[in-house]
Formats: sequence, structure tokens, C-alpha cells
Amino acid sequence: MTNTRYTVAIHVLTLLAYAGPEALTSEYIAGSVNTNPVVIRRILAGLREAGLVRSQGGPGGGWQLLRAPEAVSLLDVLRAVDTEASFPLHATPPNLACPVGRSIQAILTGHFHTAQAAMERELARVSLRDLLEGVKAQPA
Amino acid sequence: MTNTRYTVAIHVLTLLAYAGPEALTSEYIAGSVNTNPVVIRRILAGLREAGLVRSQGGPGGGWQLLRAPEAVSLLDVLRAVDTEASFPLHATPPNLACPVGRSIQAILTGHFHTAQAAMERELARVSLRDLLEGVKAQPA
DNA sequence: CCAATTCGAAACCATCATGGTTACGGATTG
DNA sequence: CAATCCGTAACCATGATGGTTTCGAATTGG
Repeated sequence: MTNTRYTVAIHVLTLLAYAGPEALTSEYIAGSVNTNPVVIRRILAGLREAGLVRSQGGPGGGWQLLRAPEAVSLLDVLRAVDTEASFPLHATPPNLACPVGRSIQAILTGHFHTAQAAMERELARVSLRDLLEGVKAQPA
Repeated sequence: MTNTRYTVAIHVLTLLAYAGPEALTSEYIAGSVNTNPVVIRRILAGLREAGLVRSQGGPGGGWQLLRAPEAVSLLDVLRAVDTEASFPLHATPPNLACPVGRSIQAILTGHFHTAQAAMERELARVSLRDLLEGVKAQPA
């Protein structure tokens, strides 16, 4: 999994929280992330669908955070980008004539879900505000 | 991450545990997983480096589990295949001239590590023996 | 010693996800 | 009306992944 969208999404949301009510353009944001504005718009489009941000066209437009930073958890962001962080099963279905092949997927699904849930519990404990505090505590 | 090696590794190890002391050939194992023998050998080569299995060439050869099923956890398997399950950071380094860009990676690394650790704690609680019991409890 | 078996490893390929880029239309602002 | 900015499609290079073929080497057992 070399999918960096989750990290970029968190970065961008933290930047928006840092900026407060001011709208930031995708070009400006891309300057902080160090990538292309279209990449930023793609990711922010998903976050908009999740109700986390809004966009505004035209001069003076850009992107704004719709919730208070303490009301957005890292789990919220994960759900918004939906980068299926779980464990993928087999590429091709196992042999159903084999006792192990027949049942392994159902068994693993349960255990993977439990592990995933434990991870999500931790992500739910961290908010954008926590990240902001970390950023501001940074030495110049 | 559409990396199925972890799931296949667990499947194969469960199959070896199911077979007991008998050695299974990569071709036989591939029949259960429903893939190519070389794919199986590739994955098992990694598990051998981790000390989980051994291989034997020639007629009557094949693969055997080196530990008791209850002594192999899903976390052991994850470490063995080392499919960096964590969250990748930025594709290109963020802009260090931006306060958020400068500090976001270090901050996220800590939180990601905490979440990853919680997931691994759950994986450590499940052993191959648990999976075997699930397989054997399966209706014919 | 020989033949069959099995792994080991390299090489190659098709497929797919990803991030980056260009381009252009549409909406908004002033 | 002109400038700004998003929305979206299209295209591309890159890399990871799983599958496949092939051949050599080691081992086993007659």
C-alpha cells in the first residue's frame, strides 16, 4: 500500500484548521504539500462529499474547513478518503474442495475486522486540534 | 494496498498446521490457494527466513511447519511477510517553509505508530491453532 | 548410477493503482 | 468584462503485484 492520500488529507485539513476562516486555494495548499493543485482538488473533493470542507469558485475563493478542529478525528478522515485500509483477501478465490480453503476467508474476515477496529479506536482519539497543537508547539 | 500475500501466508500456514508432520509440496498448496506453485514458493521463502517453516527438495519433499500452531500468531506472520501495513507518508516531502508541512510528518508518525500498535496487539492474540479450530468446526 | 521429484531463482509479462500533468469549461467575483 | 478559481476529463510514467515459463541444483529411492 503506497497510498498517500490519507496522509495528504490530514495534512490539508490541518492546514485549513491552521488558516482558520480564511479560504485557501488549491494552488496554495499544493505549495505546502509540494504537489500539483489537481491532486489536492481530487482529495478535497472526497472530503467535501464527507461534509468536512466546502469549496468556493472565483476570485477570493478556495477551501474552508466546515467543522471545529476538535470535532474532526483521524478516523473521520480515514472514513472520508476511504482508502480501504483493511487487509485484502485472496486475489483468486481459494479452492472450496479443501477444508482450509473453504473456511479460511470467513475466519480471517472476523479477526481482521477486530484488528481493524482496534486501530480505528486509536485514530478516533486524535483530532485536528491535537495536530494543530503539535504544529504550534514546534520550534521555529 | 491490494497485497494478498499476508492472507495467503496465513492460509498456507494453516494448511501446513492442518497437515501436521506431513510435508506438502508447493504444487499441492497452490491447489488449495488456487494459484501458481511459484507464487507459493515465493511467499514460503519469506516465511522460511523468519524461521516459521522449512523446505525439503526431492521426492517426498515439500514444506513443513516448524513450530506448534499455538506458538504462531497472526502478528508473527505479519512480521514475516513484512508487508509494511502501516500508513505511508507523503509521496514527495512537504514544504519545510510551511509550519504545517515542516512538522506534520513527525506528528503523524507518532499517532500512526500508536494505531498500528493497537492493531498488532489484536493480531498477536490469534494463533494458527485458533484458525485450525475454526476450520475443523466448519460443517462439511 | 539413474531417473523422478521438488525446490530455487531468474526472467518476463499483463494488469492495476497511484501521483503527476495538461487542458478546458464553468462559475464567481468585483 | 476580465480575472480567478474550481471541476473534470484525459493522458502518462512509474511501480507493485500476481501469474507464468524455464532451467538448474539438490535430493530421494530403486
